[in-house]
Amino acid sequence: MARATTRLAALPPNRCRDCPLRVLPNFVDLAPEAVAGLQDARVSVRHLGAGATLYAEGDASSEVSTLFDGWAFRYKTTEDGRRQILDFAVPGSFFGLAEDADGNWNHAVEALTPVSMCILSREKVSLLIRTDPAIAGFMAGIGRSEQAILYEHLCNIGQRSAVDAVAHLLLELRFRWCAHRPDPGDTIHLPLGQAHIADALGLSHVHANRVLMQLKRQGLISFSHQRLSIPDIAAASERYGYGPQYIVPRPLL
Amino acid sequence: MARATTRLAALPPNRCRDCPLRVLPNFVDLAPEAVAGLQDARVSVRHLGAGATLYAEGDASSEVSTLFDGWAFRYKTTEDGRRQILDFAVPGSFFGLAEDADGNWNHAVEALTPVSMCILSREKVSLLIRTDPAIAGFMAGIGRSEQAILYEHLCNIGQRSAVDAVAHLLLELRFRWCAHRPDPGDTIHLPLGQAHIADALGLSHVHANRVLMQLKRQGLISFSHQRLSIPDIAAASERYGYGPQYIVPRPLL
DNA sequence: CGGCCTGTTGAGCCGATTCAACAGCCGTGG
DNA sequence: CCACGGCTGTTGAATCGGCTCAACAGGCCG
Repeated sequence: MARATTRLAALPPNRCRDCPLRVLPNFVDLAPEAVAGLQDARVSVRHLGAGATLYAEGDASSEVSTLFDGWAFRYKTTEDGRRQILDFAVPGSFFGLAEDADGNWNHAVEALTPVSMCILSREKVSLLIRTDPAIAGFMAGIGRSEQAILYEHLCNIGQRSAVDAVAHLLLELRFRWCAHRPDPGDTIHLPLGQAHIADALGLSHVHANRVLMQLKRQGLISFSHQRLSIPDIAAASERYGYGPQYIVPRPLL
Repeated sequence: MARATTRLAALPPNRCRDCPLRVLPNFVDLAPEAVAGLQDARVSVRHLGAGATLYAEGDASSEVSTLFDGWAFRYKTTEDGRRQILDFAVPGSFFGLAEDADGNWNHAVEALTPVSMCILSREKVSLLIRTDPAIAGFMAGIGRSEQAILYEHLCNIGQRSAVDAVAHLLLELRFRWCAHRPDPGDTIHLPLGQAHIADALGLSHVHANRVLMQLKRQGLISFSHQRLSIPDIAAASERYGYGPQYIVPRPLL
């Protein structure tokens, strides 16, 4: 299923302490000693093409990892084969707090672009959690920041109209993506298809298309050919009732 | 809004190490030294009636707490005044990993029955997280177990039909409630109204009613007058595609 | 007794779905 | 080189699940 890598994802440095993500403002940073512990737990770097499965539902859970570059998404498949996208992952996202009762992955992760990941030994990270309060506290903080986003997704799917929900999702993704780079202006590259938006919000892909057309007609948000354009973010947030307060600075493992 | 307390919730013991929850099988337990640290962070016990607001959205976040007895639920209110129930809380549930960008509560919590809570100093717990890996690891574990439940709720709302979603929710609540007591037989007391089910699943309360009637007619699950009856859990799980693997033993703070 | 809250039922409507056809793009293979 | 199939996106038509509005029943409390 993994297509050939057309564009290479950036490679992380060999030493965690040189990680360029670590200095970005939306990440809470880790004490140098804790970074050294992490470095020790680090196993390898992995590079996968767009469409690749990073983790499958039910996989044995022998490693954890951090997304260094690229986009991915988490999803679950229901009994009848439908797909619910749970969240989108951006650089800095952590994969590993997701074991079910049998110790396996409770959801799957798939790459949207070529990605590079820093792989860590689950065993060593578990040990760090038990011995290094900085690391353990980070895990808690990661859980907390992801939870806030999940809460918002629940509101999106449960309570909002399809138009508002799509607008919220696109605004959220813009905020989260731009949190770790200088303001890129009106338009960003957002490597999703309409089917991803549909599956994230519980809509049919046909209806997701109609909603996107409607948003474009309303003039505040347009998304096509993987280009998300929001010329006036304040106006769009106002119009669709969006507020980004729930996005908190995340610990970067 | 808080009605008078008609039935008293049970009171926790003065010493955390004597906590009767701590010995129940679905809780991961804490080392005695860590329990001693918790004891030190403990401020008081609070007792509230059914309908009381434990925490309001936007409240300053100066304490954290554990639900010792009773039922409660977490919710968010959307811009247009609708309510999304995020999760239900049972004894052992933790309140406190929910700060928004301003450090305030990002959701509200309301009691369904009389409740008693063990209140802890946020400051002291934060310190414990930074110094005691056992406590910090517990926080991470709490986040992880709650996240698994949220994932399932997303699937419920996003992908499943109303009938399946209600069935899943009721089965989940039965599993979670019965995880910490001896098997109570076919019928349990579930202190929800139909409006709670509706708001948890993004349904109108009229439709929630019709779905409950339909479930009763199908003969496997019935819920009325706060009595949930599932005579044959295996058959109901099979019929509605439910599996409880995502419910993992939770750390009890 | 009357008010209020929860639950129940009917009627009509609307948002979203399904099914279907088609257009454009891209990569593959003849 | 063009022909083809596959994938994503677009649009129309018909259908349906769930919503809104509305009326009413029962229980509980003042």
